Amino acid sequence: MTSTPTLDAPRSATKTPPARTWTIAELAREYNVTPRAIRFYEDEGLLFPTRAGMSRIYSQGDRWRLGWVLRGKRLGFSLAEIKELLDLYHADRSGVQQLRAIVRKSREHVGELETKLRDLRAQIAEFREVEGHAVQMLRDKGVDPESE
Amino acid sequence: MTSTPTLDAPRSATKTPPARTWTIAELAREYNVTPRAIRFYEDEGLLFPTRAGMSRIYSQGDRWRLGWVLRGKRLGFSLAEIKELLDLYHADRSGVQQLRAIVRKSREHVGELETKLRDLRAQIAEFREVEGHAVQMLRDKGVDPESE
DNA sequence: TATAACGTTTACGTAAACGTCAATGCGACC
DNA sequence: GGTCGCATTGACGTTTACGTAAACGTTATA
Repeated sequence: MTSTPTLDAPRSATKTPPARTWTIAELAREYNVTPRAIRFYEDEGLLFPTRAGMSRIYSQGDRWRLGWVLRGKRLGFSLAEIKELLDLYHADRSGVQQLRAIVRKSREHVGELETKLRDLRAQIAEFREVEGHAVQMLRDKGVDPESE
Repeated sequence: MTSTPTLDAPRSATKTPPARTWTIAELAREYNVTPRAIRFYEDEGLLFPTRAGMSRIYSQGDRWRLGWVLRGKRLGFSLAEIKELLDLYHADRSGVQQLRAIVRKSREHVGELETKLRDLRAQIAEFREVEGHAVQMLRDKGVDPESE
C-alpha cells in the first residue's frame, strides 16, 4: 500500500502535495466495477494509468476519467462514443480546423443530450403519474400507501 | 371521457371508426429501425401485433409501445428493463400487494431516472463549456466561429 | 403466367462489454 | 521458506441485440 519509507519527497523544498494514487482494486471498490472492467477500458484507450513494476497506478486524473466513462455509460453511450467524447474533451486546440471540429462535435453532442433530456423528463412524468395513480387507488381502498 | 353527442360527425351508421393499422415496414421506416429489430422486440415480449394471415398488423397501441421501447433504449435501458417497465405500466392494479409493488418500482425507477437527469445536466454543462472555450479561442484568432 | 415486391420462419453470425478461468509474479507475513 | 493476497497476462466463454442469408408464401402488376 503506502510503500517503503525510503526517500520521501522533500516537503520543505517543494510545494507539491504527496499526489495520491490508487490501485485497481481501490478504484474498483469505489466505483463499484470489477478490475476486469477497468483493464478493459484501458485496452479500449479510455484510461492510461502508469505502472509500478507490473501493477497499474491510477492518478487523480485517471480516477476522474473513470468516473466520466461510467457516467457516459449510465447515459447510454457506447465505449467508442465515450472515447470520442473524452478525446474531444482533451483534444488539440492549436489549429483553426481543430477548433472548428471541436465546436461542431460539441454542438452535435449537446443536441443528442438534449434529446435524451426530453426523453428523460417524459419518462419521469409518466412514472410519477403511474405512482400517483397507484397511491390514490390504495387510499381509495383505505390503505396507507407508505406503510410496510 | 365517454360520449359527447354534440355536433360531431354523424355516428348514425353502424360502423366503428376506421382504426388505422401499420405494416412492419411502415413502422420500421417511421421509427428508423429494421423489421428484424421489430420482430426481435416481439420475440422478447415487448410487442404483440395481431396477424392478417401470416403478416403482422400493428395497431395504434403497438405503435405507441414501439416508440416507448426506443425511447427506453435511448436512455440506456436494456430490453429486459424496458419490458419490466412496460409491464409495470400496464400491470394488474386489482390487489393491494400489486399496487404496493407498482408504487415501489415506480419510485425506484424515478430515482434511477433522476440520477440520469443529474448526469445529463452535468454533461450538457461540460460540453457547452468545451464549445464556449473553442469559440472564444477562434475569436481570439480573429476567426468567425459560425462561418464555414 | 411470371416475376417483383413484400411478408414469413429458421438458423447461424457478429460486435460490444465484459466474466471467468488458468498460469504466473511478487512483496508481505509467520 | 512456505503460503497469503493481490497483481498481471492470455485465452476462451457469455449475454445482449440484433444482422444476414436461405428458403419459402402471398399479392400486385406487367
